[in-house]
Amino acid sequence: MSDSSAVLPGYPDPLWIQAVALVRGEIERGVLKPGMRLAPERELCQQLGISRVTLRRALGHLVEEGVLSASRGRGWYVSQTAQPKKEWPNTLESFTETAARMGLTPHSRVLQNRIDPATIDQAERLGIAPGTPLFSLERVRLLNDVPIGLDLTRLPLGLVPELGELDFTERSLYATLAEAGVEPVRADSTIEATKADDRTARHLEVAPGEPLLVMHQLALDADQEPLFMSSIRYAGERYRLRTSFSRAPQ
Amino acid sequence: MSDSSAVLPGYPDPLWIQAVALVRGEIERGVLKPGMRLAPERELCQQLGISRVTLRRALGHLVEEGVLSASRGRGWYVSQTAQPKKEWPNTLESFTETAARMGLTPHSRVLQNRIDPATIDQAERLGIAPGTPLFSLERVRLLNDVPIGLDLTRLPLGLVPELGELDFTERSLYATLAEAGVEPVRADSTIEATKADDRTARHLEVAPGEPLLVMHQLALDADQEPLFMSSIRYAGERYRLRTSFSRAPQ
DNA sequence: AAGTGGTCTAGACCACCCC
DNA sequence: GGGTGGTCTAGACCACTTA
Repeated sequence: MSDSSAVLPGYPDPLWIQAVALVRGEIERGVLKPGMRLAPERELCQQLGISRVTLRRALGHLVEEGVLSASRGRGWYVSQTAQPKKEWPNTLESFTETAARMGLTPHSRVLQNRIDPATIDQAERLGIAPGTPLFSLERVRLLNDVPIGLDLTRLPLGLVPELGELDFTERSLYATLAEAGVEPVRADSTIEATKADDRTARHLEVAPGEPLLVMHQLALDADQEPLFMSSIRYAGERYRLRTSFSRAPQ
Repeated sequence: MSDSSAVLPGYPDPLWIQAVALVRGEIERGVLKPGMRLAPERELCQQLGISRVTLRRALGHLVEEGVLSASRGRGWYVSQTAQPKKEWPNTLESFTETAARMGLTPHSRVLQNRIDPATIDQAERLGIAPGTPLFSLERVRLLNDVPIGLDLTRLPLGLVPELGELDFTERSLYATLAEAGVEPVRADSTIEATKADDRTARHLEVAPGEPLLVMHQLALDADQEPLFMSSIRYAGERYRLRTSFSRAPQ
């Protein structure tokens, strides 16, 4: 289960990740049921042959996933909601991945595929110089041949020079970027509702004035550097976003 | 800056939180500028008089906030985007808190304030028995007297029995719950766009058929137990949601 | 080869919960 | 008072980067 880094070249899985997988496995196999108390930390350490610091890193990770919770002076408990949950909200998924998860077939109609110099606004958002060649890809995204959203993504051509020559009707942009080593880890997003203008309505096959869910995203890499920006206009009645807000400490 | 837990009764701030505040302070004061390298960990430990484990917990926290990033064998660097960012997306904020952050004055028109037995659907979502007394509060939320959203929140009356007798025109529901020890830490949310029905349109003072941003939330406590559910319908042109999606490992 | 982050350990003290 | 989680320390080894 979950060999998160085993694929990558360099490193073996850290001990604490193995501990995470082990506990998660026991929950999924039903050895640990919702509401049950875990063995005390010091005991688990012995069983797993790891130190308490390492164990606690694993437990902390499982808290973030919503699988465990701790109670001072009492012990660790399996969450009630932990059982059926295999899906995890608030993850950055590509349209292709979302489709796959729902068992639907994605494809695209490419409306634009061009290279322009970046405007001042675009350059500022992406942290590049104005005039830098910018690749723009506009697609109608469909699931099982039903238009779901209109996606306009822009990124510096320098990141993946061969982008301009590819056909994105079937290809996943995320997968293409990943192959070139461009790996977003976060996307800061704003979401609003608006009315469909004529052009968008035509491409999404809805009436003008119908509600749209508009999401603007800026994707960042592990160093918080901007990678690309995109805006997606979803047909209101055909798409539902899921996310999870967490309470900041205090 | 940021005395996160000093308000609460029990504990003093952990050391690593103080270290977080200290580093963040240096960045905000401009002592550390975007792109700059921090002193090596072992050196910082000496300066701050804390152990490396503790320091690293603080640095890890700042990575999550997008303020720092680490580079193996090279050092810690201040993110380029760290400078102007004081706001942090993806936090669960009450309407009152959001208003305060934006410097606006919130208030409410209470449309309903009642107690009913929970339906089967409601009971299932909240993890309680059907028929349990359920407190329902429906409010038009206004900022500077402009209607922004229509909020319908329901929670088991047992959590805070005196809820039925309070006036929520000026009062914050979140603050009231917090006083009673009800502290949500997460809210799983779905977001969609739809058209305003007649009743909603009237209360939000928009035309029927105008776009709405509809958010359904289930708030959970630290043990992942459901606390309350709410649905908020925002006037499309008057509200913009912010969130941040993160890429799941692998 | 030296510097740096990434991981891990063993042991300690505290505050809380429950008997 | 005994059990439990929450925090902290000092020291160690490894892998990567830079020169």
